Amino acid sequence: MFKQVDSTCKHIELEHEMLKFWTDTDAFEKLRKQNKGNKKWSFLDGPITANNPMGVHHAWGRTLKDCYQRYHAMLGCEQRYQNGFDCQGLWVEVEVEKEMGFETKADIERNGLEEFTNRCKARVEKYSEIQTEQSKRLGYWMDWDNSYYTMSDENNYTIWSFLKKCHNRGYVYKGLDAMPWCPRCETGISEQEKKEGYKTVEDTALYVEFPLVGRDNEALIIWTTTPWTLAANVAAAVNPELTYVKVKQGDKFYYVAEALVSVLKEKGEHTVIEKILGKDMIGWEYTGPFDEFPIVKETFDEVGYTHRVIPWQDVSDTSGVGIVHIAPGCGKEDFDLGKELKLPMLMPIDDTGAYVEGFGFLEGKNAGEVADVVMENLREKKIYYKKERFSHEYPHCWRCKTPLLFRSVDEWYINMDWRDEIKDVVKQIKWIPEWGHDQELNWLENMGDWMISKKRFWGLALPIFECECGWHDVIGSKEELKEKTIEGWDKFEGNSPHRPWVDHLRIKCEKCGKPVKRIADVGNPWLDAGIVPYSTTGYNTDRKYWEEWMPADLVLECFPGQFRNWFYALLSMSTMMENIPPFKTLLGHALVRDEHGQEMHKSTGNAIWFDEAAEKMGADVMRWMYCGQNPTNNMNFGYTPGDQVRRRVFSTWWNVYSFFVNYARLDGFDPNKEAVPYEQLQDIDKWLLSKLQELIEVGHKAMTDFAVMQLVQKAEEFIERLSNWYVRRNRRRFWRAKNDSDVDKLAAYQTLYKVLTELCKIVAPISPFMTENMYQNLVRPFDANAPESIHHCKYPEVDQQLRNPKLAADMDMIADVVSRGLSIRETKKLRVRQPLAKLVAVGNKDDAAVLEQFKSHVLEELNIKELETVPSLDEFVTYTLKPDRRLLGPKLGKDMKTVMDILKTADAGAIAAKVNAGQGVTIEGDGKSFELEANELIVECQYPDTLVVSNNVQPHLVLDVDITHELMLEGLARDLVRHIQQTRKDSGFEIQDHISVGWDTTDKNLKEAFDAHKDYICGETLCDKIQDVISDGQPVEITIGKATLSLSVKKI
RNA sequence: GGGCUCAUAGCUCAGUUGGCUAGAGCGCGCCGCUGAUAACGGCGAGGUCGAAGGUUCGACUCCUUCUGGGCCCA
Repeated sequence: MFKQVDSTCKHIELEHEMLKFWTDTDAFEKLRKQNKGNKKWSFLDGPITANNPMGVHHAWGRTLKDCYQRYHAMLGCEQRYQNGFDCQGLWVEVEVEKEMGFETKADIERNGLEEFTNRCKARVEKYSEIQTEQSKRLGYWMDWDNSYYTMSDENNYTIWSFLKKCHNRGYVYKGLDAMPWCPRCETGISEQEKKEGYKTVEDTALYVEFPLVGRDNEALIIWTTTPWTLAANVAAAVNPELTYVKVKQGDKFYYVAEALVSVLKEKGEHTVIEKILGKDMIGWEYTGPFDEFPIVKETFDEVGYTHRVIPWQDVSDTSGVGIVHIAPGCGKEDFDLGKELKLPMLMPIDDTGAYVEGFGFLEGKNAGEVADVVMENLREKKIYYKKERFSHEYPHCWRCKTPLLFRSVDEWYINMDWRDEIKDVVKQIKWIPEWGHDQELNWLENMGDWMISKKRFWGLALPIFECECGWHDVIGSKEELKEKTIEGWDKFEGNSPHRPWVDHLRIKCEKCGKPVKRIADVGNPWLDAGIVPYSTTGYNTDRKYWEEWMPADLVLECFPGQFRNWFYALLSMSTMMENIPPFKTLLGHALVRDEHGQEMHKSTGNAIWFDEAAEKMGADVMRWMYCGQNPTNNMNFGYTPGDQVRRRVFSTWWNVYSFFVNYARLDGFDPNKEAVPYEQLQDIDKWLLSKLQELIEVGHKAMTDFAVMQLVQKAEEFIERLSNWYVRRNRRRFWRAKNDSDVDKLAAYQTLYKVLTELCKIVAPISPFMTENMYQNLVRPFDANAPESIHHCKYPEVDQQLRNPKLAADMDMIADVVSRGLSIRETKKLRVRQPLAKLVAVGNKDDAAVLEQFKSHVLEELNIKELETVPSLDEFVTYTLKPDRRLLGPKLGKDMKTVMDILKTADAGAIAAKVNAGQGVTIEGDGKSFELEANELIVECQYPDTLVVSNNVQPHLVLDVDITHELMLEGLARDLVRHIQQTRKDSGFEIQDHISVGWDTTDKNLKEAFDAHKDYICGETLCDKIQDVISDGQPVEITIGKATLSLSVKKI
């Protein structure tokens, strides 16, 4: 016996019940056991950063991941179900710093790295647990006790083997990088962080003379807003295309951009002597502002360089003087330009922003505080020109607000000269959407060498040991490390390969023999995530297992950013390791926005928290939305669209389900009863079963193509048709009095039962909760052999026997006829309760047959007494003719226009008659003759307004709108039934309650209607006694048309 | 500057080999149906399919250029 079902679904309650059910029955474990040893399907999970609770944007990807895994489980595939957590990196450090109240890197070191590292680990543990619980709430079935953590020893050591392979090919090297630096926090700032800290500040800008060598009394003028960088000047840049001028002022000659010559004004009169293009100045040598510093001479002499004018396209004449002071050690652009032109580099400051040895009187002074002494010094040297106050946007430390300095620091890189190997691997992968392929190739084409070091604490310990003498080695495994260690193993043993423990180790320099320590840097966190196809599948410990599961069949992640992050790391690491793709298919999805398309932000108040969403709209609804979204486009997520999905999809579906269950209970329907033979089903049953097969086919195709969105769309249509056509049209079959020999009723039950159970299986991967709930009520009590959970079931297969495309097309036509019939009634303002005498359809023999076949549906839906099909209604209509361009275009080519002209003036009636009879026609004009087939012409009809409305679609409809007295009375009777039913409902009576009715009216027609249709009214409303007096109770006042009526309804 | 991507109704979006009058949901207005449905159905207003060229008998669709937005790189 089915359990009774509420008419509305309590989603949230239901979901918690199902979660408990799955836990209580070990549903996931049983699924794994059931599929063990079968064909494998390998999904590789991208690690989620375990640093905060999961957001609704994570839930999108996780839903899709779960959905495709569930589908493949229903195909019987064995899977790994391993979730991943990303653990190491600056974001965790920043949060832990906040927790501990630290402000600088130095605070961390003072307090001790060991505690810091342990706290980072603890934070990861905490949030990975929270995210696990959240994911379970989403319905995500994973092997949660076996998640991988990128901080694990195996993950870190497997990265070491990757770095070793790079080292063996000579790709690991130390280089310089220019980066924004906070001298107070003593740390580099990422570009992302830099963007957060821009402030408008006022600074001193200096104009400085650079005397030209070999040109007496001639000097360039340069302009700088960072006087501290002058000590590191290497070159002066001009734009080769710009015009510069040589200007006489006093007894000196200056060079500035023509457009900016006015900067000289305040220092007195000046005369332009000549004009010169920037490109003609290139190569001029000049005396630097601090050539007396030992480091300058030393650095330049080493490479045989002197200060000179260089070309740079980016120099503009909109500010400054059009000549730019270049210090490659002190600026990003300068650094890049220096690298391009192979300029030497002066690196003036240390971690704290103080000048290093070799910078003369500046040595030990802080870069942020030297503007005045620099100015004074330049003045003494007579190369100071002038200063001005200058307001500009300047980056500051996002944490402590200190102005940032730019400096060049040592970093470690992987030379990426082997990018072509990676590109070959990229080409072997299927990218969804396809442009991902081009995007990744473009990145690989343009990327620079991979900077793998980060001057922080919590992360991969880069296994690079560098000796003072210049020698370095890269360690590839724990074993190699142990073998090469000469000191400190006792302090390291038993710990994870993290700082501080790994910093105690020393190996022997193979060149000079000294003990060598590891570099202090930790690794780029994308190394951590990129290695997982190898580390999580035992590449170094169980090669056979690795071979079984890699490459993965699917990787599914959020697209933006990953082309240069995770995908890049995965691809390059796998190429280096084995020269194979790490996965076969990549599915990318976009970003989650709020329901209006705005980015979600805590500060704007439009952010939606996962936990709240799950408990408010329910995981099934969220999942349905995620699955229905085109993954290429950003998704507009919110409670309004969520409620729409709930109403349109789940509410409709649930109501069909509750309708079925509640009537099946009353009728004692037994699903195990022998099936009614197919031939004895009604056509509408066969139609629905055929529709079901189409849906199953779409299900397989959508899931196989990783395009679940297509299934969602079709399932929504299916549910709509199921409810608003099949159930609506068939409910009287279910209402009929119980009768065991009523085969037609049984057929209806069996059809609806089959459709409901199969539908559950088809969309179980999308909405696992509700489908499980229905399955437990529909299937389990009647089939002892049925799998315990719907998620243990096989995905339905198409039954070709049940497919019937003709029936589908016919039914579509019937639905369309009904729809257009309603449309006619609407334009004539004829309510549907008012019966009408006749509908005439104009159609061919096939149409007539179909209309006859489904006559009852048309009559009932349109409340029409008679349906007639005629071949033609020529006398009522005029015809116009149109060519079917799709067919005639290729046949006629340029003659198309001629034919169209001929058709405009041809005898449309005559041609239409032939065409409607399926005959071809010959038309002539413009001296040519054309043979046209019947199907190549489209006949359109214009109907007189008084009779008919129809959208020029076959079959045309003509509605007889004449209402006789009898029809009018019948219409009133239906109105009366309607009002009595409403009164019953308002009074809270049960469906099966019998009633007595009393009425009172002065309207003649209503009285007559009561008399003429007494039996009908009583039958429809379960009324046993009807009389024209208000007996008892409060009567209800009702208006029908212009008449009024008092009505009393009483339960018997 | 280079790569990718987007531009369709007031809003959010479909529109897959080029083909009849470009659709849906929401919102708005009107009307109707309903004893499974807290639903639903119908009608209406609202579109130079970002712009301009080209290919073609025919372009929302393909090509070129341009404009504007987004992401990435430089």
